[in-house]
Amino acid sequence: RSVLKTPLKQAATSHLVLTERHPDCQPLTTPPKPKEILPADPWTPTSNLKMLISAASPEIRSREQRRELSNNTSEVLQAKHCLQEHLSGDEYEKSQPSRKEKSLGLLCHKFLARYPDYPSTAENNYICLDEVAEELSVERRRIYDIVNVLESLHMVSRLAKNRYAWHGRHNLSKTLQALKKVGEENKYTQQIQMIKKREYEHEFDFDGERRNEEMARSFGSNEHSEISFVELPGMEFRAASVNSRKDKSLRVMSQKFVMLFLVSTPQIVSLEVAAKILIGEDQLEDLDKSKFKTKIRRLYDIANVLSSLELIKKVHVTEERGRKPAFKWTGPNVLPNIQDTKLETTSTICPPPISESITSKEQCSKNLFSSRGKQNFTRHPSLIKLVKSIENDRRKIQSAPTSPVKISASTDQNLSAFPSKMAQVPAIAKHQLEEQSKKAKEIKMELSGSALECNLSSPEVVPKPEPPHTAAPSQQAALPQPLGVCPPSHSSVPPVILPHTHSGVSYAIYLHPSQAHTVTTYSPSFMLQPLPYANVTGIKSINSKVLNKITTEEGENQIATDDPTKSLTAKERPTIKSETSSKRCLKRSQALQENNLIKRYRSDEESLDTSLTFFPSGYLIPLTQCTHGNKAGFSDKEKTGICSLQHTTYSSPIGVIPVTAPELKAVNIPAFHITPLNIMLSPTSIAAAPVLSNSCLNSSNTSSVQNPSSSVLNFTLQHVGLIPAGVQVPANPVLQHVAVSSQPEHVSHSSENMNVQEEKVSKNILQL
DNA sequence: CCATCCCGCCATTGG
DNA sequence: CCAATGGCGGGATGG
Repeated sequence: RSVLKTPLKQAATSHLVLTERHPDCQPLTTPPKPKEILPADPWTPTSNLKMLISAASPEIRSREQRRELSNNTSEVLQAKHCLQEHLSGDEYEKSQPSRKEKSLGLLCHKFLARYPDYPSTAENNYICLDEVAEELSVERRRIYDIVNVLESLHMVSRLAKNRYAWHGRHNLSKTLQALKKVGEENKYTQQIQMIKKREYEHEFDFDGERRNEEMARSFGSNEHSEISFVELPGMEFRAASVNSRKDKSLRVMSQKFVMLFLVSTPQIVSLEVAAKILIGEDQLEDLDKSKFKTKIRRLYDIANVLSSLELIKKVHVTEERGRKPAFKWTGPNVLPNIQDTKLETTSTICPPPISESITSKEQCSKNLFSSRGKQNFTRHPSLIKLVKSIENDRRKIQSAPTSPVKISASTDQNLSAFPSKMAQVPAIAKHQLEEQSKKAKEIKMELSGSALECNLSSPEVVPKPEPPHTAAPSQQAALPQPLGVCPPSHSSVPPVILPHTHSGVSYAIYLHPSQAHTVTTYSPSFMLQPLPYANVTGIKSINSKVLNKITTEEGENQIATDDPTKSLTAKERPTIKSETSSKRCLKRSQALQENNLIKRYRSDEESLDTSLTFFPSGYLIPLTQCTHGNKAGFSDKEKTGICSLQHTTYSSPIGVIPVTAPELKAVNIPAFHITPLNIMLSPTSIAAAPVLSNSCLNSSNTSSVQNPSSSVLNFTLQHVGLIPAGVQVPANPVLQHVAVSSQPEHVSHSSENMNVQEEKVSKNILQL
């Protein structure tokens, strides 16, 4: 049967391709066509689709265009070549499909091309796997791969047997927020750190093995509760039937993978690290060759899909040891979900937001205090997790660790979910931006170079050669710097992260019992953790830049030097020069008023004092929480958390407590966050809020998505004059501008407050 | 040689 | 019980 199938398939495929290709190829072969713009632009994988689907909405079309321009060209190029040859040869049996043409990435593009990024609720948005498989002429198995990762992002949800519902990117920002949160709670940052550290330790060889094991045992392995599947409030589990299979690896793996990006500062994750972490958070360090290999294979699958979604892109991390494949997050940066007013209508029990600022603030403080005083564990997710794990532990004690137990406990928190509307905008805009970036590469390069010099370190990615000793001192030194240096921009994200607990995103985590045993290790682990990390951090910051550089395949550059410290630069760098400039213009004009705010904000961030003043020790986390895995938060810690992922030790009233970044964020941020918010938000935001909500009656999601874009447009228009012409405008200038203005980075720079305001303003405008 | 990752066997699921 | 799902890893492929 396979025989039959194959031929058919090929025929179909080649068919399409050929038709398409002819035209494109010509240009390629012939210099004339390819303008400077897209030197390589060959036919894109999507091109076929485009044509076929051309009927689709403009949105889709534009997206396609963008895509075409920007990326994935490289992959396809090859394919093209093959085809070309064949063509010339004859119509014989044109090319054998060539592996590339069958790649999951391409397939995924095709798949995605069939549905709009932001489907309207009215549409049919149903996906029939059979049909899709057939239409795309692929085996079903492949479709599952795609759908699974899409499902992990809640871009689709299973309805029934052959049925899936398409949600597009509506839930994306919420999902990412939730994932980020979970990732933080799981101390992924630390785990990454650990692995890296271990890695370099190996270099010394000595008996790294032994030591590693110890380490692992002491804290690394402590990994506790395994994450199972993160769900969003709105869409828990559709078909009851579907539910059971909730925790399957690809889905979960995909989520975890994404979490790694969201949690790490450079937002670059190497395959190796990802695999290690994803593998066994339990039994690590048993270099199970085959297992590792398999994991990597899966990761490639996932990465392909994520790449198609333009959430990540492949890069290489170069260390002294050589280059390693890695992926860089190119998706929307997850903003800290701020309490947004209009919440999603989504199910959860979210208290109606009265005045956002006030409400959120109160909640935050309430949580903190209450938990402290009362042991209101329930509130804090991590606590819940702990409890769960313990329970599981008991249950499981006897069961063999390996045996997968089906019993999963789920934790559910009811929190309000917010759609950060703005968040979505950036996402949208981002893609657009990406395109531009290519052109600007060169420029970029220059920038990056300079930027590099400015910032020194790129801590994150690679561990430095230096032994721990150095680390200690360096770390301390490092700390201060990051704080000062680290600008709000990039790092702002973290802060934003804010109060998980009350944060809008609600999610449910299903724990895997098998991992329960880990609990035991828990306490010890946290005690130990701080020290090692600190070392790492310090070292890194110093040498990191030298040590690693990241390169894009195209050789774009080393865009990402990872360093938390110079978040600002880092941010800017990636963006294209033109973008930047335009962006700035926009900012200025748009945000004149905001400027003050921004400044303040920044100053706050930079100068601890401010923040400190606001919330001194008051925000310490209660012991209970500490138990969970971390310690108290402090005034400074915010910064720390923001600037450096690593952990540091802080002194608290209680004594010296080791803090992990994630924790800090959770704790501190709220406070931090809150203060500014109140001040800034109240006026405008509140007033505006009602209006907005009304407009969005139908579906918050939909509205949120669309509104922003349109608002952005308006904005753009207004500022068109301001925007520098440097940027090339392919098809529609407007869009581009929009992209620029709405850029995530931009958003991130500004304080949340600002964002909110902006949004509102824009919305108002839109509303007429 | 090695990084990727296609392919499809075959165990699970769920209906 | 059978079809739908989806682990998993051999081995092909392109650089």
